[in-house]
Amino acid sequence: MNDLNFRAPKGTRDILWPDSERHQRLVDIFSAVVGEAGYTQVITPMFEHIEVFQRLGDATDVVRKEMYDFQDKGGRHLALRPEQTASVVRAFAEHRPNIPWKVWYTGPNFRYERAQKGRFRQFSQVGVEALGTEDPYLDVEVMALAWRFYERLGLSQIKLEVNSLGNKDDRVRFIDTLSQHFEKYLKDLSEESQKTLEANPLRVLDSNREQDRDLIASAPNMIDFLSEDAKKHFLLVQEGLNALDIPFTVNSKLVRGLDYYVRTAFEFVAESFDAAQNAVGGGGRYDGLAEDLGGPPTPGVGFAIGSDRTLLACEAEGVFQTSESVTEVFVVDTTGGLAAVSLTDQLRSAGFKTDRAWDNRSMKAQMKAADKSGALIAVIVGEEELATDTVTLRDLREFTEQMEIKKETIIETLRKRLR
RNA sequence: GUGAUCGUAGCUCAGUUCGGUUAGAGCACCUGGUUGUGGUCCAGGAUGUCGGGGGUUCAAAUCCCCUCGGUCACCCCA
Repeated sequence: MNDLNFRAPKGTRDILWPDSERHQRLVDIFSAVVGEAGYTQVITPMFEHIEVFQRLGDATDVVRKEMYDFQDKGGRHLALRPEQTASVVRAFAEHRPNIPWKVWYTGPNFRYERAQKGRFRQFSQVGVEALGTEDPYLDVEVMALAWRFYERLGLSQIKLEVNSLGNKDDRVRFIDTLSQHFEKYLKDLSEESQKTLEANPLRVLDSNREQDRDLIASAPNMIDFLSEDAKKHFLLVQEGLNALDIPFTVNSKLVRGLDYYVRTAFEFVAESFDAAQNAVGGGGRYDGLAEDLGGPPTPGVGFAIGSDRTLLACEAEGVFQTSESVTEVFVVDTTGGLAAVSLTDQLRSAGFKTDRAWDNRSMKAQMKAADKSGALIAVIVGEEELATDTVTLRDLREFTEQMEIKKETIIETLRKRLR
């Protein structure tokens, strides 16, 4: 086994082909889906002044205990981003682009946590943020984008849950009543939830513990605390989803881990995926955040989708698994290798995915390498071909006869065979 | 941060209960099966500080302690 210091750090991993290709294609598909809706890409730094993330809320574990923070040589207190919404909204506040500002992003985020299935210390997300309007149909657009994205990957066992957390005032009133409810039965609550209650009562609703189940079921319902305004917003969101035939369930217990959400909150759960971490995406509205980050009061809505988890869900459903061969043509050269040098270059320039064997190995070894490469056709150059200015083509996938052709006709011939 | 479980060749694993000859298998890899031809078959070959450190013992992959890492769950979240 390798020396400890030469292993990927705890909670991180190397992603090799073909997984690396799936990650890349996932981003390609995402960018296509959101591009069709007018979202442009924004690339923000992977680290920020720590204050940017602290605006996400002191009660959230993500900033309280999971952040990778450090001092740089200039004495600045920085942190690797644990998510990208804060960075994107910071960028909005800094540059004041025209609204509505509709953007998408991708890239790694960092959280200091214990790894488990679908959870890593460095994990990758794709997401969108749309700032500048309160229109409930924008909430619908955002949710629909995520939905269509899952569809395009081939996923069918994704469940959308939505809730409204109300306006800020509604939230305060609800949290008040909720706290009273739990405090009344404090001794029945699990020890962990008692602690959560102190820090952030809303989150008690998120507890998975058996012991808390009954108390959570009998807890007051957020829906009953919505102001007229928030109620109307929520209804229009649901109408919009219905109009698009996107199935969803209202889950009044759905609370998001990040404190900035108001009104719409939603989560995508992969039902195919038997792990505790089965939320593959989530988001909501964050109308106060731009102001908190030094911008003008601007409403916003967005989501983040976990790439790693989404790919795990794909695996569980058996979709999005294809990984095409990276080679079409394989050059075998038994004359020393120089012929292969120019031939591969020529074929690559003509647009064929071309590879070759190295180290001047035996014909047999080179043919084995050609087969393993997944190539469809081997182009063979031996002493004979070299002398007559020809090459031999051999089909590696069908048992057809091989043929010897003039070297200058090779591109034309390969086009006919492969295109 | 808490708990459970695991760590032997590149990969999947056997061997660990009751310590004892040069630590094994399959896959993958390399060479060959006559002098230029892959995918099947056959023959041969290379490969391990048995995660790391310490201890017990005549003797440790095997027992004990510490540590690092993986996996899963709690927590939290994507």
